[in-house]
Amino acid sequence: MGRKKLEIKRIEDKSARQATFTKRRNGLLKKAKELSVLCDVDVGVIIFSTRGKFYHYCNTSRLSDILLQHRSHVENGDRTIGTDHSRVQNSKSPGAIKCSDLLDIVDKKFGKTCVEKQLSLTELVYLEKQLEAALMQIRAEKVTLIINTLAFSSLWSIIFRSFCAAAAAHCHPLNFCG
Amino acid sequence: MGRKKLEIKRIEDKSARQATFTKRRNGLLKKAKELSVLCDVDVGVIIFSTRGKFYHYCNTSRLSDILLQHRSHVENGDRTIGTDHSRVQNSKSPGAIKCSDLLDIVDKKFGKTCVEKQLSLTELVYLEKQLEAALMQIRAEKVTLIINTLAFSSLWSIIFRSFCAAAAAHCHPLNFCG
DNA sequence: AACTATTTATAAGA
DNA sequence: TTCTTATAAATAGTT
Repeated sequence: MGRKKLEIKRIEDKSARQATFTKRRNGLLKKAKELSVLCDVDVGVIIFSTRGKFYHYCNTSRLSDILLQHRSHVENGDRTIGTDHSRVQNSKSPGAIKCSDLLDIVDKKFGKTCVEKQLSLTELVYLEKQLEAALMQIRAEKVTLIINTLAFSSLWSIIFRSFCAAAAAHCHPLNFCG
Repeated sequence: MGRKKLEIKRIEDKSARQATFTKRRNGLLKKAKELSVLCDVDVGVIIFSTRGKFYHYCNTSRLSDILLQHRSHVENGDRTIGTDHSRVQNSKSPGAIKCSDLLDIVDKKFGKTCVEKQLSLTELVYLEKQLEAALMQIRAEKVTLIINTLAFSSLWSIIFRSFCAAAAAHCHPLNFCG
């Protein structure tokens, strides 16, 4: 769907790959949403970029509520867990630095000019703070991944329960579900 | 993308909804696969139809080595963790069921004949074992995600150390690395 | 971040 | 249902 037909294999050019990733990621998430709305079905999409950034769509609000709630919980150092998740998502607090932002900074500082360029004390302290913030975000993301995986394993328990329900019609349920 | 512009809201006509579901489901899974190949990222898609039928796509090949190693580690009650992962990968041991295999079985049992078909005790016990194996796999995957995330956070410590090394050339290192 | 030539997906119809 | 086709939508390469 573009100027030329694109062969479906890894795009070797880094910037082209990044551009395509952004476009197609948005496209995939949009299509997931449309499918769930049009056909009234449950859809979940998860995408991990190579930098470890995590994108997802999930139309079962329960799961995303838990995810967002937990993330804000970690970011704010506990206590007030509000229900207004959009506010948390859009906040521009100093601690809410994105990994991608940080990586851009690292790229700029340690890109091709790594050897020549000297860092000032101010720059170092600034970067140190950003690294600390990033570490917090990484830890929060780790917890998110764990929660996500637990949610997936509870998906299996849903399937398992449906087996049990089917079995209950013909066999003693305790044999399978007890 | 059709004869008319379609408003994104639940399609009320049942057969039209089913037709759209089939087309868009295939489209979404195709696009997920393309994204993962073109951009070399990990993508997962899960879809539950209203009938409870389950469709999915997931490219976890990069993690499969670690997963299989971990699983064999758990299965064999520890000790010899070989480095020949390909051997483990190709083994046909009873516990080495793939998620996709299991899902095929689930599809066959609970597809369109969900209501009519009765499951025998033997079938149920067999499926129960397979579900247990799948649960083990899911748990192993959880551990992998944790490991993966920890690896990512130690990546930051490497970056941080490289900052320190750069700083050491001009400033007292203890100010930044102590 | 926008643009636009093309390809791709798909809504409706056969 | 499966195939066809007109049209909408996505997006590759470009700026």
